[in-house]
Amino acid sequence: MSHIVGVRQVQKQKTRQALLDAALGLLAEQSLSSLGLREVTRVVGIAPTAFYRHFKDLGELGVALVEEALGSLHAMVRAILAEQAGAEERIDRTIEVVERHVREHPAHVRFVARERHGGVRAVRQAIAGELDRFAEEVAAALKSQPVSEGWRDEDIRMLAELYVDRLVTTAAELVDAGDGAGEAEGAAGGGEGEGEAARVVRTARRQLRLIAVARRHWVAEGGVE
Amino acid sequence: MSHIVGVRQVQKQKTRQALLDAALGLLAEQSLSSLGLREVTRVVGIAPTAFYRHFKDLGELGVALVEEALGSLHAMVRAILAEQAGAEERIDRTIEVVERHVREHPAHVRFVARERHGGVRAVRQAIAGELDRFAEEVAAALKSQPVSEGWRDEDIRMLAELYVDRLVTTAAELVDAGDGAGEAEGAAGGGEGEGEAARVVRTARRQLRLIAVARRHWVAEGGVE
DNA sequence: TGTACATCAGTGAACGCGCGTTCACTGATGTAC
DNA sequence: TGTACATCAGTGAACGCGCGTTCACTGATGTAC
Repeated sequence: MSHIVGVRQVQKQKTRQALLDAALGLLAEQSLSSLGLREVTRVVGIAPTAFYRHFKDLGELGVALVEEALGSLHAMVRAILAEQAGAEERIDRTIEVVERHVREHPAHVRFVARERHGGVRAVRQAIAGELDRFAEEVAAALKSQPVSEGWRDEDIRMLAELYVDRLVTTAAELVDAGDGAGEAEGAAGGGEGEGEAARVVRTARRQLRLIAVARRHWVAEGGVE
Repeated sequence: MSHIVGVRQVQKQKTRQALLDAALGLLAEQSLSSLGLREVTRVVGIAPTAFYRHFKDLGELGVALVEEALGSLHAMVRAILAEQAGAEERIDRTIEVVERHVREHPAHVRFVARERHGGVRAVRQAIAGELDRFAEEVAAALKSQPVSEGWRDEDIRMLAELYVDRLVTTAAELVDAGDGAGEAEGAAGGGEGEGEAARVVRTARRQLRLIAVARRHWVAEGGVE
């Protein structure tokens, strides 16, 4: 029976996860292309050479992190799409889900934002692929909503990409806002802190409303060829 | 007379610019936090130690690159805002200006996209500050357009941020699309090449149209408190 | 115009350091009988 | 249940290498008289 796993397999999985966790932690302050293999193993408390039992190099570890990070993002998107409420309430719920996600997985959000355009090609491509799948999923959900009646597939796809990009960007801005809060409280520099996160949320809400307005009027004028 | 510059000053300025150019070139394939000082001076053809005559460290060079990169972006934004045409034509001109900018300054665009959320704090902050100034400038321009009558300042600002983010994102996507073209032509993997750039442009155009539709109907329903 | 001195962009040797990777190994876990 | 052998996650020494930074220096450019 293939689902029986031995002590050895369990331990290996634990070490692998410890490597991922350690790397994610270190990536709060630097990007993947400057992360060191020895740095990661030092945090985990194993010999540098043990790294090779789990990953070929840090790029491979990065790709594994992408799967982990966007797995949790995926759950977030599904939660939003499951909403049955009206437009205004759906916007509120969307914002709430994003806020919760940022609170629970700040490191994942930062990682995706940082490496989306980062210096490691394999990781960039993994992120692009996952975000593409998201957009497809969102597009399918949008298509089934009454307000999308008469929309061309290409326009629904365009809208889905706009949503996905907005969510990722908003999440990234929220993480940054959260960072600044603890450090420069009351500083003259930028007006950071709790207020900054609140401002990001209010802007995101307005932008979602703007898009909702556009959806209601799109086909009547925008969709005409 | 302070505007008289000697041979020495001119030469120093040339070397400084060569350092910036070399760094920008190397940053096509990696991010700033993994760039090496010796790497940069090697490309320029000077001793590593000469670097310190121009910058304290690579972070300082990065901030100088931000100024250079966003100086040219600034010019792009101004060109768009200067347009007097109607909505549809303004969208076309906007897309054209973005395309031209990406063609003329691909490395700058990539640098900004990569380091906007990158691993060097000083550079992140410099980019955030410049993009903030852009948004302010765009907001001022939007405010003077007839369609913005009755809009609250905060909503105009929100719209401006949406535009700026769209432009930066579109530019970054265009650079990536251009990269893929030469390498994986005809590959089964992703359908890259000229078609990808064209797809990005069409999506960007649709999204700008969507926003234009929203602007026309915003105050009537979205702006009501 | 000529001379004597100051400035300072760029040099090159030297340093200590942490890096990624190799290799033969150890010893606990797993398996066959 | 017990024994003999195989597997393989993690070890630790060793390697060569490129890194950032220091320092005293050189020699062309700039300046004062």
